[in-house]
Amino acid sequence: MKYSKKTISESLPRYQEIQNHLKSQILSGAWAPGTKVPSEHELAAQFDCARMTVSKAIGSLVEKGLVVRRRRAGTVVAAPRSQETVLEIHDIQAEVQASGRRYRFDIQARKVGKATREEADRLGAEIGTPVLTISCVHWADTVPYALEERIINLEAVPEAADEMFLEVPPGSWLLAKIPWNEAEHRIFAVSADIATARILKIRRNAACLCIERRTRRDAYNVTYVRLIYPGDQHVLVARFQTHGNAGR
Amino acid sequence: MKYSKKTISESLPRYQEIQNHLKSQILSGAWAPGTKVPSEHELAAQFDCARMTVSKAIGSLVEKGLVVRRRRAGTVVAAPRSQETVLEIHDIQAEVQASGRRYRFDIQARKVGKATREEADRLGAEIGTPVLTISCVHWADTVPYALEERIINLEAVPEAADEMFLEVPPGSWLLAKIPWNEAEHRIFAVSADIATARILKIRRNAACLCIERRTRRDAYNVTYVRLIYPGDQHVLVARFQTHGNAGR
DNA sequence: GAGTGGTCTAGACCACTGA
DNA sequence: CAGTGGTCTAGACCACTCA
Repeated sequence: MKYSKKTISESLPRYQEIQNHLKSQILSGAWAPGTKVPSEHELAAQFDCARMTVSKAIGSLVEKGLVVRRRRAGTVVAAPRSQETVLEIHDIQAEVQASGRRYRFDIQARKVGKATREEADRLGAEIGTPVLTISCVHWADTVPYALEERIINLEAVPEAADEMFLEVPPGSWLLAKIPWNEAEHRIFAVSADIATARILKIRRNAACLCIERRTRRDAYNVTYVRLIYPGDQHVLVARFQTHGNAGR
Repeated sequence: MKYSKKTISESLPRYQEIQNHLKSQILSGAWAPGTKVPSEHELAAQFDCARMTVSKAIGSLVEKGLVVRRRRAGTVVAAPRSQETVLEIHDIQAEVQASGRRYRFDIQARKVGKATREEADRLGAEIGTPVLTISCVHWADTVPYALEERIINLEAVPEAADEMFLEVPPGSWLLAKIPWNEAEHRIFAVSADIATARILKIRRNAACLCIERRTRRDAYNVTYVRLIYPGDQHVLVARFQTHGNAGR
């Protein structure tokens, strides 16, 4: 049979139909974890299509962690495992503007120097590495939105030494400047110390959400940043669909 | 040319070679965001393979968010955008035991009733829905690790009404009982109120990390849980590789 | 209208592995 | 060693969209 798309009322691609069929069996619980999925040949016959179309459908399910493929053993339904969620950490400017408020930022301090022990530790570099340290407040209308403390590795981004960040905040500047390929976030709660409380205009010891991010490029640490959001007003949202992940 | 795998010293699939080539151009910055990627036909000619092989390579890059495909316009390098990270929310028991401490839990309160306005709101159900509310403390050795406040929708899980959670903590029990397929997390900082402080044995107003999770099954809200971790001792870690995401 | 990606076919050979 | 998935081909038709 030559390829001819079903033009009659059908719009979903063939491989998605197959995928949906398998998905519904799995998510409904009809196929418990460990159940063997029909072989690709069987499915191809069943859906009257080429095996490659089936393969594409299953390949996508593998990425979603719904099934596991093994040669000879066939494809089996995966066991739901750790609860993995996708967390989007947005650009602060976009975040503020998305909430309908005016964005402004404010460089409090900016210093080129050699990394102290603590700075080197945070950045993940040698003591004495040339660094640019920046302290910056992000505003939403007239309310402090977040306090940013950043360390930039000047060995990785030498041009940062001459950048004054008058127009573009350091985060956005860096993002546009150097493509990074790995980031690690640490999220926790802290009580505001006196200095932080003053800058963010909050009570001393008020609970703050703190996000630390270390950004790497090919195992080369580019920048460390610590964002402190005042009070309980900042909420990170993470969503997760389908179900747990088995392959990793 | 018939298909014949290069058996000589080659091991990488063809489509991955192509993918790696494109990836390196993008991640190195040689192809800036917005740069047009050669058309699939061109790449097929260049790599001497079928267009579908190229298509598979590019399809994978789309999922990684490195490129965007548009008909007629062609494929272009995506702009790194929101920083999406994968956050693993572990089972508390596993978390405690992984840190080498002994795990124990402790049901403080357990009540079957009809959802109050606030409970209905949190769970995302109608007022008056039959619910089981549970308050539970998780311990690591002799230190309070987290306070769990949970609301279970008894319409979704009627058998929970008879469960006393003597052996298995509510979270694990539910996970094993009902397959869920959607979860939403909210993460923020709170100051401990008096009751919380007493239970967790911390200072009043101490900063706590709060994780709220609403779990759904087919748009049916199954359970709401609020986990409060004392002080700044609990850290969520999220990692992210390759780079930002544009398509979504 | 022409060029792009989106999808599909009906085969094929290969590598791996469980029976 | 036989069956499974992994990969690939050399076409094809379609839908979309930009020039």
